[in-house]
Amino acid sequence: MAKRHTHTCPIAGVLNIFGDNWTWLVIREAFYGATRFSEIQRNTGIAKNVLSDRLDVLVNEGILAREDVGENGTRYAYRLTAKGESLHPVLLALHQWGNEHVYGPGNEPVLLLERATGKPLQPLAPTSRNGRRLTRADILTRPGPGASKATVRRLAEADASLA
Amino acid sequence: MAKRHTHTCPIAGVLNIFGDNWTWLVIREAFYGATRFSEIQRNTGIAKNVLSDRLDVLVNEGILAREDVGENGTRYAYRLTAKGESLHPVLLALHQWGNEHVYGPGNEPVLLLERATGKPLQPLAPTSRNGRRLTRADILTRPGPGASKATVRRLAEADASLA
DNA sequence: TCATTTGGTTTTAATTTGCAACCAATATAT
DNA sequence: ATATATTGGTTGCAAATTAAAACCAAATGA
Repeated sequence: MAKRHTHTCPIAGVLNIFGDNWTWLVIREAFYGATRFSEIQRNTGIAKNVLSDRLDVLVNEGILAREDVGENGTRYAYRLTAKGESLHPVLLALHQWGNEHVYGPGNEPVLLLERATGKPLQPLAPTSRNGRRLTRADILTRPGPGASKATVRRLAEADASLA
Repeated sequence: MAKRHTHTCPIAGVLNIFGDNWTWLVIREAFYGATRFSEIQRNTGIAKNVLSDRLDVLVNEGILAREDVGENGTRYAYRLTAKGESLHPVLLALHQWGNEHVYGPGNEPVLLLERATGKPLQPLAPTSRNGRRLTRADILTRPGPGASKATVRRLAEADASLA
């Protein structure tokens, strides 16, 4: 992994776990039901030493659980925890953006469909409590309880610059 | 950037652009209204040679537009294009996950609020056309028009493994 | 005219990636 | 019981990338 981000920011925090070229592919494999080291390795093309390291990180972060499927052995299944499952909307958002903007409509490699209707999943978007789609202008970013001084200042600058 | 992903997959396609430690922070800065090289550099902590390279990639991908703010000079503003703006839901999803799972409730560095009500933005989640929240089980992944043979096979395996 | 700012480039050391060979322990086949 | 295959790595090393610091040309401001 590259330099670790230390400033208090949710995006930076995510990058401390996912800010490399492979980890989202490992997560994709987990959502596709892959559990074994060589299964994940084969389906992603990742180098074995890198995969070993990334799995360690994901287990340490509580995103995957390592389960011994032998008996005191060297056979493990890596399964999503509840924390790992909570990545689903993020993965869907990445997936939808990739379909639309990397491949383009009509060229999507993998479609996301509603099981009940067979129709394409609607794009994930911020919505209000009464169900209305929200735009960027409808959303504020504000310092939260965990904000550092630097974060408070950055958000104030952002507010001034976008107003 | 590390090894380029060549298999046809929306997540892999996204990682070919964003699969490093800094690019999402550059995008965050763009959404916060930062436009100048040193502004982005200061607010992220990124090395200048790396930032120069990442900005090149984002401009080449049509996500940021480089605008000469002098006259035939060396002063540029980097602004989000429509394609860049379309990253907003992805950034929000990352942001919400980071708030919830990296920092935890009560410790969020940056709150996302609905401007109209001042209340926290609802978590982004897949929803049906009639507004119902969808679970993982409600969503199918199917080969799309741009699917490779390998992708078709992988999705069939995933189907079998998750059924 | 001089100083400062901007957006880099270059150099170099440190770190990470990726490949291939190798390994220990377990499971399977004979 | 023994040999073979599988699993999940580790190791060594070369290549690639990152990161820091110094440096640079051109534009802008004093």
